[in-house]
Formats: sequence, C-alpha cells, structure tokens
Amino acid sequence: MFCGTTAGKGFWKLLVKELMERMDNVALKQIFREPGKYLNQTVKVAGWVRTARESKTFGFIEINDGSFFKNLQVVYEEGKIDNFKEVSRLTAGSSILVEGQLVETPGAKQPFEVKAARIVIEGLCALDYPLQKKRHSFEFLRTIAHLRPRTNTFSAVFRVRSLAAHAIHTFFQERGFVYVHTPIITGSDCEGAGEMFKVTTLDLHELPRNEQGAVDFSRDFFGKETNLTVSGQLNVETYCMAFGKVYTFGPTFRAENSNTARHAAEFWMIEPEIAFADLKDNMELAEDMLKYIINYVMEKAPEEMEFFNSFVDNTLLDRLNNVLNSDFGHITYTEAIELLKKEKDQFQYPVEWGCDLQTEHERYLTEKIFKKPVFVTDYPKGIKAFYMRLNDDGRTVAAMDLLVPGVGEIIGGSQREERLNVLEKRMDELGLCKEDYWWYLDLRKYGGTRHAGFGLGFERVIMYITGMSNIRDVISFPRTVKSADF
RNA sequence: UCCUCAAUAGCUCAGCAGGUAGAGCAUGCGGCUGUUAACCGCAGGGUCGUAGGUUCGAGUCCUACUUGAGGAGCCA
Repeated sequence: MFCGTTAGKGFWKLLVKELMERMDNVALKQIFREPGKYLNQTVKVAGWVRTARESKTFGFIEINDGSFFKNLQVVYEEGKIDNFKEVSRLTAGSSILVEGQLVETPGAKQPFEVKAARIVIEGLCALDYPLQKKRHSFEFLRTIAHLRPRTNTFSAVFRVRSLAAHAIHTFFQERGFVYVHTPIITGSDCEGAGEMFKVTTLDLHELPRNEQGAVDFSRDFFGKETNLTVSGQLNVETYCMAFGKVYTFGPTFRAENSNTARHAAEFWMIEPEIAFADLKDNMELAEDMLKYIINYVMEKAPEEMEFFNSFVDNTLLDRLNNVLNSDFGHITYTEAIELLKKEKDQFQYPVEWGCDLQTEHERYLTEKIFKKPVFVTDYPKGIKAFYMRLNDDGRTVAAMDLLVPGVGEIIGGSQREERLNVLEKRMDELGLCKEDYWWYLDLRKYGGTRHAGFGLGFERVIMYITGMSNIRDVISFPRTVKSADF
C-alpha cells in the first residue's frame, strides 16, 4: 500500500475521502440508544429502504441497516438534495447512503428523523421485489428464505437467535464449563435410536460389494460405515471425565421422516455434562440456564420482544416473566400417570404406567396442570436409553424431560449409569454389542463418577422465547423432509 | 408414515346453486407542502397447482398425483 511513490497528494486525499465515506456511518442502534449524542448534528447512515412515501416536493424514506429492530425516518425535499427525482422514485429494498441532520420530531410517531442533505443510491431494487409493506404469510416467506431476514419478524427472530447463542456460551463460561467440539461425523453405528444420514464417498451407482453381497464399507473413505451425528453426548462424556463441567453446542442431524412444526433434519443442540452430580443437580442447571437465556434476551432485545408480544403471541411477555419469577414444576413419571388417569376422559389415548406420555398428556401437564415449565422424572427403563442410571426400584431410570407450554419437550436428560456392571447388564438386555462402546465403558472402569447431562434443542428455545410456532421460521435455511432449498 | 384441510393476479384473499374471473395491496403514470401499512385518479397484470373424468359447458363436481399447512407418531 505504501509502495506507490508515484501517487501524489491528490491520490491520498481521495483514498482518505473514500475511507471516510465507508467508515463513518453510524449504526441505527447507536442513534436509537443514545439519541442525545447525535441530535442536531450531521450523521451518516447506510441501509436498505423499508418503505417510502413521496409527495410533489418532499418525501419520506424509512431505512433499516440491520443493527437495530426499528427503522430510521429520512425526510428529503426538492432543492435540498441534488437528486430529488431519482430519490423520489426509490422503492422498498433499495440500498442507500444518507447524510443529514438528526432532528427531534415532537408529537410524531417516530422520536426523531434525519433531514437529508445528501442521498446516495447504492443499489436500486428491481421492481419485482416480492416483499411488500404489508403482512406476508410465513409460508410465502419460506419460499423466499434469502429475502425474509429483511422483514420485521425475521429481523427480530434472528437477532434473538444470535443473542440466545451468546447467552448460552456466557452462562456456561461464567460457570467454568469447557466448550467441547464433538465430531459431526460419527462411526458408532448404534449411537442411539433414530435414523441417521449416511456419510460416504462411495459411488452410489456402482457400490463395491463383499463376498456376501453386502456393501463393502471397508472401501469407503473412513474404511467403515459412518453417519452424521445425532448427539454429541457419548463423546462429550469422555471430556466430562477430564474437565468436570463441559458442554457442546453444535449442529445435529436426524433423518427421521418427521412432518411437524417442531422437527427439523438439521438443528442445533446444547449438551452440557457435569461430573460428581446427580439428577437434581442436572435439573437445577437446566432451570438456571433457561432462565439466564430468557433474561439475557429480554434485556438485550426489548424492542424485538415487544414486537413478538404485539404481533406473534400477546401472552408472551407475561409467560416469560412468569417463568423468570417462579420455580419450575417437578413431578415423577409415576405421579404424572396417576394424575392423568384421573383426567382420562380428556384424552384420546389411554394413560398406562409403562407407556410413553403422548403429546396430549405432556401438553395437559405443562399447560393445564402446572401452567409453567415442568420436569417429569424417573421414567420406566423400558422407554428410555441404555445409558440412563437405574433407580433403586429396579424399574425406573433417573431421566428427566422438561416440558414447556406451547412447545412441548425442550430438554431431555438423565443421570448416567456410572456402575460398569449395571451398565453392561443393561446393554446385554437391549442386545447392544459392547465392543462398539469399548471407550464409553472404559470411562466407568477408569475412575468413573456420578455424572449427568441433558440435551437442549436450540430452535425450540428460540420458539419458546419468541412465540414463533414453526421451527422452520427460527432457522435461517431450514432442512426438513423433502425440503433443502437455498 | 397416517389423518384433516388447502392450492385463483407478484402478495393477501373473494368467486355464492356448474354459464369461460374480481377486490385490496404491490408496480407504472398523473395529482397532493409532514407522511408514517399515507391519500386521490388512471393503467398494465391470471392457460384458476398438474393430469384425467362427468357435462352442451368446470375456478366450482369426481379421481389420481404434486406442493403446502395443521394434528399424530418419533424426538430436541
């Protein structure tokens, strides 16, 4: 950069001017948070036109630069800017730079506005721009996932999503947890129930076969059959036995043919694991974490939360405040069954000890009986995973599900079976091959301890916090059955 | 995968008992000195999801398929 000796003074002046043009834009968020700092001064802002209204000799443009939920109104007048005609023809979606004085507008809908002295049109928006300044259906917006972040709702959703992710890291880091990146590609073929996505470099049109006629995965990239992970839990348990308190936060893949508003094939999951801890410690951690995330988002994104409360779910803020100010409910599976049996007329499916709770039962518990998040604990061993710790009664395990109104199961977790002989017996009962889990079993052999953990569906938290009712609307580019567009 | 519902202009919808399509918004043009989902006037824009069938005639009735939504199962 400094090698150009032929560049004269004029060149540097131009370069400096160019840099100034780029770098001294003020973020809308700064203006809205500290208007006093900018009032009656010249400011430069850069953003996209959200809506424009024009008259013969003046007009209004609302721009948004993505830094803040609300728009900034810009007024322009004929004679005050040199490109009035072009500016008055601007339509929603165009990108512009604006320079002008920030002034108060007492009595008007907006607190202040910019009186434009200069408007530079950086990118005109084509006339077939699909976003209008009226309400669109979420279904339509899913078909234009590349443009929907420009709408109010998605602007709010994805700013909240970003904040919630940060809140999760802050929560765990402040408490001394170590963030572990567990593998996305996994070789354990019996990691858990659920269909998995295969990972392969084999030519699917000409698969290599062994003598038995089966696909010869020894010729595959990893020399064995591999899949995308459905959970980082087994891997993160190994780090738990070294660091004591750990968590994962990453993408997870399930190839289930699920067609619901709560399931996606690719989603993000948070999985903490704590050593020298039991189910009670586990639930305390889950409750603290959820409250921390909610509180963090409500503090950092009040405008967005107000918007959700007004346009998406008008019970949202009451509900979230209620969660912050009350203790979560606790009930054992056995107690829940007894309670539900008394209300069996309400249900389509029968309630019986040993059967898994149906969605209608879970909803009834959290929405009708408790009216707040509730932990259901100590499920029959027959309906839960092999690694969950067997209770003294010999027929239930130290499992916990957290149910929340509106979303359903948001957390699933357990105390893990740390007794090698009990764990092996359990695996034998279920017909699992212990050789595949040799390293997992080693953890019990080499100084195993009580430990517990859970999985939190990140998108389900976002749904709960925003009131959005479809998981496809809280993931930037959702992957679901028969749909992987963009 | 199962059950239910839907598919009409760029978007949101209307289209009543089968008689070959309408509104609002958006867009274009014109008007308007403070708008705020601005307003007023004019204009362009549709092989009614696809393929069959019934009928003199189908957006409307029937069948299949496709896509989407809601619910269920599975789960986070």
